[in-house]
Amino acid sequence: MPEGHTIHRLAALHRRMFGGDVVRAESPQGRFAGGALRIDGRVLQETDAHGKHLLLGFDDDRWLHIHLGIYGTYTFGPVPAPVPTGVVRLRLSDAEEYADLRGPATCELLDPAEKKALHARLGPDPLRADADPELAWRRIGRSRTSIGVLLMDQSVVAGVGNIYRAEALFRQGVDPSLPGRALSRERWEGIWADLVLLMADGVRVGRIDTVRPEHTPEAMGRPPRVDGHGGEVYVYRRSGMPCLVCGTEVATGVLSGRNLFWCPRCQAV
DNA sequence: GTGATATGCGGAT
DNA sequence: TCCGCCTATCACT
Repeated sequence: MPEGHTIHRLAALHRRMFGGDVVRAESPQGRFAGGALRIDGRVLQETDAHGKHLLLGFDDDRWLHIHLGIYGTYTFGPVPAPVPTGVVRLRLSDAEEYADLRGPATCELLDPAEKKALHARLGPDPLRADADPELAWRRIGRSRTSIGVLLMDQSVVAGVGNIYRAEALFRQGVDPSLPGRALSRERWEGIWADLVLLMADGVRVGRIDTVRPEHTPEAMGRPPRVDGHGGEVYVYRRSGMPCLVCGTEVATGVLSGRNLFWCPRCQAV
């Protein structure tokens, strides 16, 4: 489930599994055969994540840059790795474990200058210690574009996907169609702080849970429910269902080609 | 088996 | 604003 928290988990996982180790790299599918050949036998020195971009640094000063897109997935396991099933673009392994990558939108090698350029085109990432939310505010505070679209723009804020967008706006009571420049600075600071909180929690638990304890179905005296995507949320993919807070039907629409979900009553600002 | 859908994004129109 | 990419999953036949 590739929003930013997933990518930061993958970076940490790769560091744990392979950091400091000589890794084997192969591309059973063949589409990354050349790149795999260059990595094969190198030491994984460090890992990095910015937004939805995963970066693995090898000892020849090259960075493996992976973006999962909408389809990309990783699977991990102990060696010996099974004969690859499906279309494994890249398999990394050491003496103990393997990591299989399927269906990424991007899997390429970058030199340091290219990596720097990647960081430069991405906005502050709520999960990075070096993130400066002021950079995002400079864009948002003067923009006529809706906050719902701005939050998904990776050059404004990096790492937020459709779920975190929907949930942070709900929790802050902000109408997704509000133009960025109509948002107060305090509201923006509230959204940013909530993204930091929610996404850090997502890294810890490995899924997106956004419902406050006082709003869980149990606390509200409703039957428990399970969301298909693995976490508990207020509005994401809950169109037509009652808002967990006020009972109003959750609304849905398409904004910049992406499904959007919100509560018309709770998100009135 | 088939088809719809997806947490993304770049490029064409 | 639409299209296409790339793959897995799930609801439905």
